[in-house]
Amino acid sequence: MEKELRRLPDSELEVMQALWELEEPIYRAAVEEKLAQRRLAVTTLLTLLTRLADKGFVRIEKDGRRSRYVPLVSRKDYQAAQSRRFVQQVCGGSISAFASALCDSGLSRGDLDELRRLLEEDAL
Amino acid sequence: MEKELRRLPDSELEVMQALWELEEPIYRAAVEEKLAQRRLAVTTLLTLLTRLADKGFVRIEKDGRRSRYVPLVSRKDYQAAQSRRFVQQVCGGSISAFASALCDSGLSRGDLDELRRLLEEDAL
DNA sequence: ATTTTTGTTCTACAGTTGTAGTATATAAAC
DNA sequence: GTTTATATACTACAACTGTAGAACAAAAAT
Repeated sequence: MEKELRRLPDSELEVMQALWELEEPIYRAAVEEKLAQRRLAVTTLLTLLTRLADKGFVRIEKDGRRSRYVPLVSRKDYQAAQSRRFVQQVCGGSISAFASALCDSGLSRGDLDELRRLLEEDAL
Repeated sequence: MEKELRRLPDSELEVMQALWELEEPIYRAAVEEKLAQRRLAVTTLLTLLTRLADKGFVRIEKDGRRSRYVPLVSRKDYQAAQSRRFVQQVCGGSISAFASALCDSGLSRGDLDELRRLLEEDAL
C-alpha cells in the first residue's frame, strides 16, 4: 500500500478504470465496449494500453493474434496513493485545508456526512 | 465557489502555492525566494508565471521594468475545485471509495481523526 | 558616456499526452 | 489459394509541460 504510484494522465486513467471494472481475462473488445461513450479510435485505445504497459500498470499477454490486458496495479492502491498525493500537493499536507476544501467542494451535505460516518467506522 | 478550474501542472501549481503564501504586492524576487529550494532558473520561473497568466490564474501588472504578479484564483477555490475533481475522477464519484482511499493513504490515525472532527464541526 | 547589472521577453527543445492514420500479420471466408 | 476481415504495431503530429539559454531594454555604477 505504500507504493509511490505516479499520477496517470486523464486518458490513461479512464482506461485503467475500465480495466478495474472488468473481469479477467480482459480483451481489447471488452475495454472498448466499457468505454463506448468515449468513441475512441481503436488505435487510440491500443496506444493507451501500450503506454499503461510501459508504465508498469498493465501486463500485455499475447494470445494468438489477440492480447490480454492484465492490470498490475489495483484500484485501491492507486486511489490510496493519489489521495496521499492530493493532500500533500494540493493542500500542502494540511488536513484542515483538506477538510475545508471538501466542505466547499460541492459535495452534498449527505456525502460529507457519509464520509464522516465511514471515517468513524474505520476508526474503531 | 462553483468554478470549473482546470488542474494545473505540477510546476505551475508550485508557483501558485508560493503566490498564495506571499502578501501583495508580489514581485518576482519574493516568489523566487519562496521557491529557493527548487533552484529554478530565473527564466523558468518567469515562463511559469507567464503561463499562469495565460491561463487566467494570475494577472501581470507592469511597474516600471518590474512586474507585479496578482493571483486571480484563490487557494480556497482551487482546492475546492480539485477536491471535487478528485472524488469524481479518481474515485468515480464514490464517497465510500474515497473514504477507503483516505484510510489507506498513509495519513496518520491522528490526521484521519482530525479530518473527521473538522467535518463534524462544519456539519453543525 | 560606457560598462555592468538586472529584469523581462523570445526562442528552443526534449518529453508527455491526446488522438488516430498506415502498415503488417494472420485468421476467416470463399 | 486468393480475397477479406481483424487485431496489433508503427508512425505521426499538435498541444502541453519542464526547463532554460539568448536577446533585449533599462537602470545602476563607474
